[in-house]
Amino acid sequence: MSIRDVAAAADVSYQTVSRVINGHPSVRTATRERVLATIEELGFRRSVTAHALASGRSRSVTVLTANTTHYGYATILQGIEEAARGASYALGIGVLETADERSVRAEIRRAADTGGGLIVIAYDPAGVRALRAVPAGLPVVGVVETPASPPGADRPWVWTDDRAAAHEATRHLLALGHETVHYVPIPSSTSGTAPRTAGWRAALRSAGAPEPRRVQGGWGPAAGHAAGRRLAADPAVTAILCGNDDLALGVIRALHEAGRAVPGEVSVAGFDDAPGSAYLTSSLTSVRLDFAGLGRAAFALLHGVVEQAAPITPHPVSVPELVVRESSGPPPDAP
Amino acid sequence: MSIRDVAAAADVSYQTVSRVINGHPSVRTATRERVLATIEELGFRRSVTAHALASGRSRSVTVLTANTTHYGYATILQGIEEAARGASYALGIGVLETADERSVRAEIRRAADTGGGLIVIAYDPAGVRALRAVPAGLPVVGVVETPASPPGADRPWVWTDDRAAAHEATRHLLALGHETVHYVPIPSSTSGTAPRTAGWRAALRSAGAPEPRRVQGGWGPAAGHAAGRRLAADPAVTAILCGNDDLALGVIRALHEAGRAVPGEVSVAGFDDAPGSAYLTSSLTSVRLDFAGLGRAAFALLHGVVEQAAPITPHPVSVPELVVRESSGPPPDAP
DNA sequence: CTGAAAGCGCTTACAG
DNA sequence: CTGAAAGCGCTTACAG
Repeated sequence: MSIRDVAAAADVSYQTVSRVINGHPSVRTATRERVLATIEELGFRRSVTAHALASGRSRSVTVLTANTTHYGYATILQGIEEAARGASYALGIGVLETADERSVRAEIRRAADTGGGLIVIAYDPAGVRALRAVPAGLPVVGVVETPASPPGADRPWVWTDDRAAAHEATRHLLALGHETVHYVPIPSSTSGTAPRTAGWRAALRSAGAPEPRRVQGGWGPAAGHAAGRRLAADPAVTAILCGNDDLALGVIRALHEAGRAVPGEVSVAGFDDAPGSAYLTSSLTSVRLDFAGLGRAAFALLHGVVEQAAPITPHPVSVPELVVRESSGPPPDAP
Repeated sequence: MSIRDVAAAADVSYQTVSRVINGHPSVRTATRERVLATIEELGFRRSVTAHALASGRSRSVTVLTANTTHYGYATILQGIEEAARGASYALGIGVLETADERSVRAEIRRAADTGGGLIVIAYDPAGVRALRAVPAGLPVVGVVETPASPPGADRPWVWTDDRAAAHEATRHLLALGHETVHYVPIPSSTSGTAPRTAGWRAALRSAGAPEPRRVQGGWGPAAGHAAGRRLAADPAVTAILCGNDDLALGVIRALHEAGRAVPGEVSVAGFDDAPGSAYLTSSLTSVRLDFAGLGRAAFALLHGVVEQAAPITPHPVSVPELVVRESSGPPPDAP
């Protein structure tokens, strides 16, 4: 069924039907209502394909991401979907399987083929590379780590201030009396210093705490476990900050296996406040980041870019909040 | 840039370009190569929109699901994405916010508007309702719980045998010497008996174990925690099977708070084998389900339906595997 | 093996 | 306020 069928049934030309479904003002009220009634009656739905081809606009957004299952990524996706659905935008997903330049470009092409806007999650090398490689002219929004310097208005980016969050978590542990805080990082997205690392380091420095040797990190509990084993072997370690809650899970497990009590002997704090973290034994002190809000903000920004409505300002979306639970406490030798 | 530009540059008609990009056989090799070279040189990409409009086919699939972040859902999604990308299909997502009939139908319409196939994850009332409400003629594949009876060939469904999995997990606990096994269910998707519940019950029955009173379940750790508190209060409880690992997390936490040791006093087993489960303290005995494989199978089936190639047979995708870890052991009074 | 015509279902100026 | 024409970039028969 096409607008011609509707036109015939409503006894108008198909252009008038087009005007009605596009909310064009210059249609007599009586005509509009007749057409609307006919559309309802016939169950007509405009072909999004034909609309996209004829108009050159597509009301769709594709998310480019290296991962769809990790808590942060999945929740950003959820926020984007929510906002997209609210705006009647179709949502597509393209996964960046590797950070390889060729395959990243291939994924961008595939995403661009859909004709809609792009949201790139740039938390890892693949995402960072993708965000850089998007050709000019394509509407794109980046979900990024805290930038080192404020990005220009030509960079529609959103982020949560994870540098400040790492700073706060580190300060929390130091304030409990720990001499210093070890850090198990998530993989850095670029060659520079990751914001979480930077925040942790800054907090140590301003407290005059010595900066411990770097630890090898990762994304999941297995990496946390490996890091935890090494840290557990060092009796001087009394406080560990982890780049995410999955790492913290593995670290706590390793400490437990080594017979070191949490938080009695070692305090642990995570990052993200994943849904399970409050139910771990011991429940995990963590920094809550509003990933869903971040996703919604990313879509809102893209929507602004595409419809050229609002002026675009890159901005942090929310202030992360430290949630103190059982896993952090004073060091063993505290008074 | 269109096929006309390519045609002009290659000095052929645009129909010939169309033939070349569609792999039509009747093109002279020399012509084909010239056109291909021109396409490469100009960086031409066929408009998917125009292709879809003209051909009526769209090489895309939309996943309809009530959730995108829970481990099972997210991993199925990941499997579908992988397979779709491999087949050069675009992947869309539509979330069923409520199980309300009106909004479910609205989501189906939105998904159908894209012109591609549908995969519906029917693990919950919203998904089940959506799968039922898809109008005939639309290519659709269902990812379902183990069906009570084998579905007909007109129902392209995939599933893992979670009934057998629940049976096996229950038998494992009984074999350790427990008198019976309590079950904390995930919400059932329909009014009938859920397959996990059925498998658990069948195992109890065939072992002659008494069936305990039903426990209120849910999806997340909070629900597990609530259920766990109630179960912890009953000293007769020595073994608990949970409908997923998140529930188990909450249950273990509640047992811990009540001072009941796992597995010393109470054994706990989960379902899904989520990535963190092996790193919990105690590490969780769980049933591993191949959700990614399920997603890939769902896409393969849809691909078959859309291209009308393979004959469609609904089928279970893989055999779940029980992973025994620390959280399950003999009951306290065992010899 | 290759070209000319019609059409997919819309939108976008252009008339009136 | 409403209609007739051209076009978006392809595909699908139909000729030759």
